[in-house]
Amino acid sequence: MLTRSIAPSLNVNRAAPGAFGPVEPFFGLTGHAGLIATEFTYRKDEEIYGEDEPAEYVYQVVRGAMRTYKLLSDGRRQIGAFHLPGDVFGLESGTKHRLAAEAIIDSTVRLVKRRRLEHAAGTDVRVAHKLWTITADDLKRAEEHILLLGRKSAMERVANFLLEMDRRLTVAGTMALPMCRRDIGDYLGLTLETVSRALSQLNDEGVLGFSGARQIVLRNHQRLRNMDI
Amino acid sequence: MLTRSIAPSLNVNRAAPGAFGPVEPFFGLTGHAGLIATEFTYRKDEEIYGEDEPAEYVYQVVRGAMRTYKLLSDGRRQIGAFHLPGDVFGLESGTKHRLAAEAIIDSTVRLVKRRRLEHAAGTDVRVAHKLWTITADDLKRAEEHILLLGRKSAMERVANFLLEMDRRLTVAGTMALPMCRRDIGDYLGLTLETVSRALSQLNDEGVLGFSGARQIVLRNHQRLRNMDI
DNA sequence: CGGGTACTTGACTCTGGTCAAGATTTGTGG
DNA sequence: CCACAAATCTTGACCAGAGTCAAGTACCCG
Repeated sequence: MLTRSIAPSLNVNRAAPGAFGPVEPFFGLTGHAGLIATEFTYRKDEEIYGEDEPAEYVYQVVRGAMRTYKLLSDGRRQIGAFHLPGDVFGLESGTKHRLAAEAIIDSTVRLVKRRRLEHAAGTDVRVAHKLWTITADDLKRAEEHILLLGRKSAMERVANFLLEMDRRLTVAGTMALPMCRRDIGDYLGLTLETVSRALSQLNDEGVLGFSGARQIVLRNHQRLRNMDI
Repeated sequence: MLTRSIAPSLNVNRAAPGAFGPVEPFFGLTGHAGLIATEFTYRKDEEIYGEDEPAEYVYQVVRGAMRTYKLLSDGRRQIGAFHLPGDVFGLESGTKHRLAAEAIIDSTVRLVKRRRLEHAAGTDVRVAHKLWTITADDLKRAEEHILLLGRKSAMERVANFLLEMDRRLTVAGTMALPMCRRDIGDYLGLTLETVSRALSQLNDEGVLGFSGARQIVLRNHQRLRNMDI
């Protein structure tokens, strides 16, 4: 049922529930705020929006995976977050997106107009409170990531990443990473080679096992937690 | 008029306006939400609150400077932000402080009970909107800091820091840094020696001048902006 | 099954960290 | 106001962890 056109395509039907089951539309905001959510499908590596573009919509991942990132003028990239089914992204209190967003793999998102959400927040304090907590949760994550980038070693960063991804996308004991080594490096402030070496070392030590480069089984969570600090 | 007791001391009088002029109390929130703000004075290096402590109050710097930080178990420290007069800090949507806070120098803060602010937000959408924008501004800063920590060189980080501090605390062409080299390093994800070497190099190149290690005059903003990327 | 992308691994480099003095600044008590 | 102590800052020499460059290998996907 996945649309494969280059341009983002409108999905009239509800997206099929993925590994995560059906995704509650915007935490029920669309329900009690009377907002209409539309679905779109994006292909692998397709841009959802660019850095500093007007923030017209707020998005929620239904199926697939997104990366948000900033670029320096010479091409260095820092990924701010990976967004998986259920996650809201692109919510801004200002008028512009501060990071760009791209689909990591073919993905479906649900979206609502930012102006409508803001309007709902202006008349319903429950909506206003929800917007605040979504942003506050993002800030909490960002502060933890600042600690990781400022003070943790390469191995500590990779261990942290594996535990985060294990929590968010392990199904039946195995983790299917949607992103490549370069994405992981750009998220952790490392090169793709350093990420690869760290994963190989963990494999050699029996902490994890591979069944394909992006199919990982964690065999010793405690060892990883000790490495993460 | 600065109280010098070890314990935080209640200031009955309005704090004298500093270099920044009088600080608008919580952006007018205290006015239209009917909240009462109290003032306290803290001595250099005194803790305002610890990491994971219950978030009972929200703070605003009136005079002085604060650092908020996270610690790893082995003592590595990451400073999340420096807070200067006018800045709000300690605002949480949850019940705990996610970073600890300390006074960098003798400082005065204004504070309101978090519960009262939350209650005001539950009845007044303007208050709710203000809390959201304060948190969203913090998130924007955090995302820029993530880019700095993940992808910028030592010199780029120091140049960025100098431009930020120049904007926030230069008076009459000179910048009086309240924080030591270790604080700067722990903010920028560097060691104090690396910070010192970068500043010395900028001094040698004529980009800045010292009149005391913490009294800095920027002589070439454009060169710094070019270094910052 | 074949081609292209992604991943791994090795050899070497280099930026920033570590350790150790020494210099400067700041704070304090006489 | 000065002298001294303590803290902070600078600088040097050396080191190590992560980056760079370059093959070679594995894994998809058509």
